[in-house]
Amino acid sequence: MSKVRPDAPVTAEPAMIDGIFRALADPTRRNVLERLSERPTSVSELAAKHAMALPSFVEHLKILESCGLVSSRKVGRVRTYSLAPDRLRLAEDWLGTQRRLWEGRLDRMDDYLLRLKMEENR
Amino acid sequence: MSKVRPDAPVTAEPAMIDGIFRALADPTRRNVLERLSERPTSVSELAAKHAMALPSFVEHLKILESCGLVSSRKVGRVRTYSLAPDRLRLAEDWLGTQRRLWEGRLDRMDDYLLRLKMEENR
DNA sequence: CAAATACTAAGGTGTTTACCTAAGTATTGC
DNA sequence: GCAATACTTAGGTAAACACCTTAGTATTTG
Repeated sequence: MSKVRPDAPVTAEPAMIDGIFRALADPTRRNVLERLSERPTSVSELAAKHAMALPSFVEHLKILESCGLVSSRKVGRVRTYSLAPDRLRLAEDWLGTQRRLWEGRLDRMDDYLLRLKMEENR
Repeated sequence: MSKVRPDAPVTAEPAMIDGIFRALADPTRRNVLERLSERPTSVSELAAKHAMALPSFVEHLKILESCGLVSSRKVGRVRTYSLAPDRLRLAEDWLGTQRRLWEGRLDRMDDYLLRLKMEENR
């Protein structure tokens, strides 16, 4: 069980989250992540499904690697990318925290409306 | 209920998700979302905490609204923004799906390693 | 060893982003 | 009514992005 999870007050984090969300904002890059969740894959195999010049595509891979969402190793002339799940969790944590916050807010609003109603009925 | 083909993105409405992740990629905008999860707030009150010219800040609000993460209403001269939780869920869903996929992948790898070990011990 | 393969580097282009200032337009308070 | 308030509009800039082409460099493979 390898888990990078310091007890973070996840709400507001550094520029790291910027980079992760930015990386996720592109469909090419999301597709790469989806495919890497199946298995590690070489640059050319990943690139084959994208109608784009290779250097352009490789740039996307570099972006994913630079924010830590994937890692790569070169063996011979082949570079293979794999998913690096820890970082995705950062983004998920932020969203989860947010959801909890707005759910809390909705609950408070419910309470408020309930109290209003009770006063009306009094 | 058609299942998507293995090499196709699992995600629906990619353009919408692009916009949402892009919106989340900026710390100013994330901070606005965090504050709106407390309560609806006017433009000037939101802007007060950001060292930025008002028109610049308002641009961030427009971005959040254009991708549906928040909504606004103007009453008199005051425009009030509030959180619109549905869309955040889209981003969360994508990440959740991804997590399930890579967890599946890790499980398969565990199985594989387990089988290897059992063969060794035979 | 030559040719094919798998990237990698370098540099160029048009668009989008994230800010700015200056000058509006409605509303509201006195 | 006049001034303060709360945005809005218009426009301008520098840097980042997402592509491209052309030309490399290592590594296999026949």
